[in-house]
Amino acid sequence: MLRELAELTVLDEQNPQSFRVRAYENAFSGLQRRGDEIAAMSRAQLQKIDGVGKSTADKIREYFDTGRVAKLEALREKFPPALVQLSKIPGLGPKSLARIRSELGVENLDDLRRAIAGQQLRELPGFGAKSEEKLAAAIERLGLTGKDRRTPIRDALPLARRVVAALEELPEVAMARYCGSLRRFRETIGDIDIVVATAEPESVMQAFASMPMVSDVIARGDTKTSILTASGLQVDLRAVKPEQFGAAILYFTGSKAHNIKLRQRAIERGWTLNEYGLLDSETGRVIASETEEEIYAALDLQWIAEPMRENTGEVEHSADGTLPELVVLSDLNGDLHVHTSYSGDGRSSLDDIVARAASRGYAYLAITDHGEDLAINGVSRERLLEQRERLRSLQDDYPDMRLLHGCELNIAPDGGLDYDQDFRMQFDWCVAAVHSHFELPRVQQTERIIKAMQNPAVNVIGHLSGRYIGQRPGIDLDIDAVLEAAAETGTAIEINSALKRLDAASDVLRRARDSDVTFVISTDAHHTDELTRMQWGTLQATRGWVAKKRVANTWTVNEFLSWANDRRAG
DNA sequence: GCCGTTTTCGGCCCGACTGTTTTCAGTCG
Repeated sequence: MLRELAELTVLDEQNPQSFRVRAYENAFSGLQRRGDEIAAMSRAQLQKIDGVGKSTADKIREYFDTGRVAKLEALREKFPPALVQLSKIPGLGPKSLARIRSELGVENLDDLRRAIAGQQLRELPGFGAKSEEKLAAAIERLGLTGKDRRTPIRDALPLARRVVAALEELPEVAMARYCGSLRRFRETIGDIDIVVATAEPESVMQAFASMPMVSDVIARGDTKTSILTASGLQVDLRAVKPEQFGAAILYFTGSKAHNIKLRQRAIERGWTLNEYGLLDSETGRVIASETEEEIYAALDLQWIAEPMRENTGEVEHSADGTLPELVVLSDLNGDLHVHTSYSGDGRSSLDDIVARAASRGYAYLAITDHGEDLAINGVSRERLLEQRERLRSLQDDYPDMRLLHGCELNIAPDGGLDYDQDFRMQFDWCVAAVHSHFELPRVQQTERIIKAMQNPAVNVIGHLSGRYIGQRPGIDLDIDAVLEAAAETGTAIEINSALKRLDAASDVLRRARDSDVTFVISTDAHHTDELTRMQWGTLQATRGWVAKKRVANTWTVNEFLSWANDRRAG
């Protein structure tokens, strides 16, 4: 309701910077931060929430009491869906939209197409032939690049890494880094923002605009260039001087709400913060600009990890020194969800996987090929026993890494698992996960997961929802009930590092913050190269505010084995 | 629409690029 109010109020006030719009957004973010049930709250209780005042509190009550909000209904009347759709066209803002509506009677996409075809737009003040052309082009690629379009991180991250690597190879580039929602590790991103540090911005802009992935240059200035790839993904490049790099990546990483919070702190201190630095408002003297760390420190803040910069309380916790101690890649002592070619879908041999894990310096490794119930990819008892033999003999070659023989069990629709309990209990470690029946209703899905958790052979629930980001929604779960059962049974919840999964989702992880749930960060690797995915799992954990001490595979081998065996001993 | 030990009115984050202007409005991030 608040989001729609914000969206329609932009159109109504014809101003993206409308303070009322910002107030709606602030109220929304205040509610998100609370994360608890607001339906039953009184008007007075609602007003205690950050960003919620008298008027918004009234609207929230109106929404829950009557199911509708008069102000919203009025705005919907004024701005029907076809018109809202027009507002999604890149380059067409609220003021232009209002003008073509009142002057040309444009109410929908077809009207707009006709007005452009009839060259009517260029007759309006403030418009010209060029703006007509740009609008026509924007409509053409609307399906590809609409303002709401988001790209799964799995597609965006590899592209961003390639572009950054190419930029770093330019002799005039001192540093290059992708920022924006990608650096914050959101699961989908709108566009890719890249910042370079250079003394020669023009030649960098030139090189960037002529890179092979560029299909269209949208904007090209001295220090900023925006391009579209063939798939319609927008990439923005900004150049700053090397000594401004920290301020620039801080600025372009956002989030917008996080930046505003930081700027308010700057203003309180008589300073301003922009992409070039933290500056004294009076004299323009640079307080800090070279690194993010210096800027946070100058604002009396602990450095804040990128995935947490969403203005969901991280600035306050940073100021109080109460941010959780987070997991970094080097904290991880083992990988506990790894496949080999024994599974139908595994692409590296057991020996290769073990060798590569050892080269990462792990103190423990669990091999967890698929249980027999998984069609095609599942492994028979006989083959698993054979694998166990082989693994036991490999142990002698790796005195510094404890090799665990495990299995990824399938959770059946009724919560049942592969094999029988005797066989299951012979594994050192079991992951249990959903691989089918994604459409069951919430009650059944929740029971299914909880039943698997209650089985003492199960150490951890793998990829909790089973989602593929941007492709397949996860199963419908009562998350609070699942987290409660996880804490009660001592079953861990996996943080799956595969970019297409990142499962459990960060909001689920965040929701477990005040519970006793244990987590495990795993790669679910099906190939030796995928063991490096661990870096993504740690970012996912950070985004979910997961404290290091609750991640079991940061523990020493003895701590870890003692915990894992306790669970299986009941 | 919200907010407040500089408070109940007057602020609210800041800058690049484009196209249409002839100094700036609109859009975007």
